[in-house]
Amino acid sequence: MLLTPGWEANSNEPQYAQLYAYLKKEIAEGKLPENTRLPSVRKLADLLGLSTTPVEMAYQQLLAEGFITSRPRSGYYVEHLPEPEAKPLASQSAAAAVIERPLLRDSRQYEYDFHMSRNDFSLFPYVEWRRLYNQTLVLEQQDDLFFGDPQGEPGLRKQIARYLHQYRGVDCSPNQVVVGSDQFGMLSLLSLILKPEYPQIAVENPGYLLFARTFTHHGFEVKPVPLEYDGIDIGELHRSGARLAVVSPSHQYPRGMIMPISKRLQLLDWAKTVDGYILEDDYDGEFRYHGRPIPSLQGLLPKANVIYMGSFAQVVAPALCIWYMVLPESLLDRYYALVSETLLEQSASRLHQRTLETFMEKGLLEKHLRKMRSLYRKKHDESIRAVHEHFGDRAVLYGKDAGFHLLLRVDSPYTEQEMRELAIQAKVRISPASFTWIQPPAETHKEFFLGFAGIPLEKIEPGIRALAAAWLH
Amino acid sequence: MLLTPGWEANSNEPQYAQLYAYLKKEIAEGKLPENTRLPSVRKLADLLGLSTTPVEMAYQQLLAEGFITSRPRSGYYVEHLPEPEAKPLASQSAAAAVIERPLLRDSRQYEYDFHMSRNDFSLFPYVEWRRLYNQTLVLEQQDDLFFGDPQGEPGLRKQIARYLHQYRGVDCSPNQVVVGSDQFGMLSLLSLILKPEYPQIAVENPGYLLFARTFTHHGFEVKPVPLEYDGIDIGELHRSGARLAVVSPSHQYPRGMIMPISKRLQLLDWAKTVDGYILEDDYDGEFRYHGRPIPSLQGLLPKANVIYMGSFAQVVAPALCIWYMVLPESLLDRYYALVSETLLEQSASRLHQRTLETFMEKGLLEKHLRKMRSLYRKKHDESIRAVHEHFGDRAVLYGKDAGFHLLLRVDSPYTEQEMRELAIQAKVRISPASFTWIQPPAETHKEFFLGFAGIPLEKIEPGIRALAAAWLH
DNA sequence: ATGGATTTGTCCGTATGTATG
DNA sequence: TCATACATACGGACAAATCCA
Repeated sequence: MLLTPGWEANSNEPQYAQLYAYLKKEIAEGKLPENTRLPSVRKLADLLGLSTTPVEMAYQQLLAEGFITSRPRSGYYVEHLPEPEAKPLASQSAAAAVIERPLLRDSRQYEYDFHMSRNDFSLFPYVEWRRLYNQTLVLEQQDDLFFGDPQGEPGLRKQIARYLHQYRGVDCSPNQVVVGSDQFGMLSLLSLILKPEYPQIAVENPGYLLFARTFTHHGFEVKPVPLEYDGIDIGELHRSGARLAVVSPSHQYPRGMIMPISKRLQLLDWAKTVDGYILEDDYDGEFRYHGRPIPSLQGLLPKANVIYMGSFAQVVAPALCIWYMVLPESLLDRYYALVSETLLEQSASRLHQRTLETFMEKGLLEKHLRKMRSLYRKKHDESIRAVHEHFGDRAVLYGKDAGFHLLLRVDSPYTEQEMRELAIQAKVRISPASFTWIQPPAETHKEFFLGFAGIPLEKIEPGIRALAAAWLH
Repeated sequence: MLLTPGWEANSNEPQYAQLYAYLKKEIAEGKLPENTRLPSVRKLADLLGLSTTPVEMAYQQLLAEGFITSRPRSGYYVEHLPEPEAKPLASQSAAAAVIERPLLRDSRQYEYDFHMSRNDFSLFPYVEWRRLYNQTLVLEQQDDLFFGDPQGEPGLRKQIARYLHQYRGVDCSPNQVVVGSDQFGMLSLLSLILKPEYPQIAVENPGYLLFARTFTHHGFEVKPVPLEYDGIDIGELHRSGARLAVVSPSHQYPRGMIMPISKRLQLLDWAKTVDGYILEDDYDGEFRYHGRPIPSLQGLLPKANVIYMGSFAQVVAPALCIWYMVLPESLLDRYYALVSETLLEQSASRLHQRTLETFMEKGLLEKHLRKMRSLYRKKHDESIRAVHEHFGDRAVLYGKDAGFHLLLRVDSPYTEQEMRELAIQAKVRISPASFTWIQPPAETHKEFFLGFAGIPLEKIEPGIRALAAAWLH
């Protein structure tokens, strides 16, 4: 059996490995049937002109994987394999059939990119961040390479609590802050905590689809609640029967309205009444361009039934993958129970957490935030100016003075689909807002997201001019 | 009303902010009731000895937050606030009641730390990693700061596919590889994909509790299936009725057995028969100390119904937070559907992904892995030697030759609880294995995890000597 | 049936070429 | 450049199983 030529030739592979592979194949293909006794180590070594070691190593490996058994001082015997000939073992070099993944990101080349959630990284503090990261990753602090606090680094949570208090009026202690790497993960956590007691959740319609979709997938019954001019319809919210609600009070997505204080109090009152919770989505709360930031809903009343959620994606960079939420004290017990039951580990890199902590501690975040706000304000103002100049009274803008996009309602003779194609022809990247409806109304307007954060300042005016030329007639 | 003294004194706060805060407080406390007309901008500015600008800014801010409304050419009027006196607004400096979190990590000081899943970072390639990270984070590659591919960076996925093929015998293309930041997140993803069709899941008993617990929380019915001497009981698996199973074939957790090839084939056959999936947990597959690594179950047969899961936590460091799984092609459609429906973003830092990609590309991972394997082998061998020396025939070791821990079964006159306390008194950190039972059997042995990876080599022998002295009599 | 010779798995010390630092 | 470490391969030693006169 073993004198098959050719297996000794390629000498870059060690002998024992070649012998192992050969025997494995013979057994798998049934050429060496069950209970066959293999030649003894010495015999085979002699036969092959080798020492016993490589033969022994090959046998040991087959033994570890269960192809053969050893009866000491008797011999090695082939094990029983179920249905050997029906199932050839996979060749190591089998070429996997290539399945093409669907196109998830639009990678076409545009001259003017008004995509709604792009960032401008020209002002990113590269030097400082590299320096702080390098200071974090040193031999003397080996522990930072290990698993950290599942809730997030204590020092970072302290900084976040301080920052949120100062910039967003959030009222919390560091042990209410939970750090994570992404929104999906945090929502999964929340789902596991809340689902048993709160199987329904109300969302704004129109609103950020991620919430509706993610909670649906987690088994919640999602109740779309219509917006009024000043935010979610509290009456409808009561009638929905839900005891959970996701809202974006500081700058509603997508329509950009600020929820007035009276409605905020009604909303908090609703949560108390139904003994439920509000999930406050504060994705762009720091970015308000005229006047001070709108303080968060969370800090409006003490012990409010609010879960506050935010991230450093916009303030620093998405690639850090650091998100946070602030849990009300009434949910902490359930959170800790989940952590210990599921052996949950922190998902945001400890190195980045520690780097960010120092970054904040040294006041660099405030400094960077000021620069970014100023840059985005310029782009915001220029966008509005350019729309007025080129669209005149053929367009209305919603959601001004904050965030990273404007909502542009256009009076155009074309359909939305036609407008999309015309924009592409004009090399302008811009998304319609129609997809933000969970339940579309009978009549929709032609509305588009004009994202101004990612596009260079000097391209705003020509981009909008190109859009107006394409759409108006 | 406005001549309240004291509000002008502290001049580090801008005037408009002071005015805004003062008016907000007055309104919230009901001292300025609904529909009260505020003084006009000019009047108030005169009264306070200010220009109109700060007054107007304060009014604009109150307006934006909905405390007041503007009637053009008439004046600003206080809005209706529900139940004002019943709910005082939260003081900005309210001291939140401090809820103590439960002690999740044992932080006592031990002389000998045999905790099962610690790492040794003395050989971490600090210099190389810093260098590669710094090369990744540069102005010229701004895009790396933005959101990346939700599935993981294509370059990294390519490297992972290559690496898994070479080191673990995994047979896949890069588009079957899904990157994530943590195990919980990946399991959440899988749960959403699989739960509708596969509401039950079988787990090894004893086994890694994380799986049982996490899937239970995600609404699965978890079926514990007993182990045989060579791995999960296939007959019981059939009888469980489940069509999903989590197994660790290369090095079972916690008992360390290697699933032999015949059982592997039976297991794959089971998956085909019930048209289900095996989740292969390969948490330490790279670390085999004598002989070659055991190839993965995933690559044993072409197109096997196996989801393979691994991470860089052990090979590089947990703090990177980079995990991966390899999906069978039959699940790719469902995965992509979920990604686009829930607007899923990648949770592992793009900067770390890119750094790791280069790290692998340059062959540094292989190099580092060799070093780590060698280091851990020394500790592994020394642990076995020391146990033989100090325990003699009073202890048996399971799960040798691989991974990061040994299972130590001790013949001791003490109960498990007494042994735990004796270990602590001897300044030894060691965990019992009893908690790995999902359903504990009638009779359990006194078994402990002897984690050897994290403890310094020279502390192994004295640590085990101390243990033997404490436990034996 | 038996005792000695042989065969066998297993263990161990050593040598060599290559890669590493 | 040189010293070291490592994977691989070699040959021998031991004791138990097997075989045979």
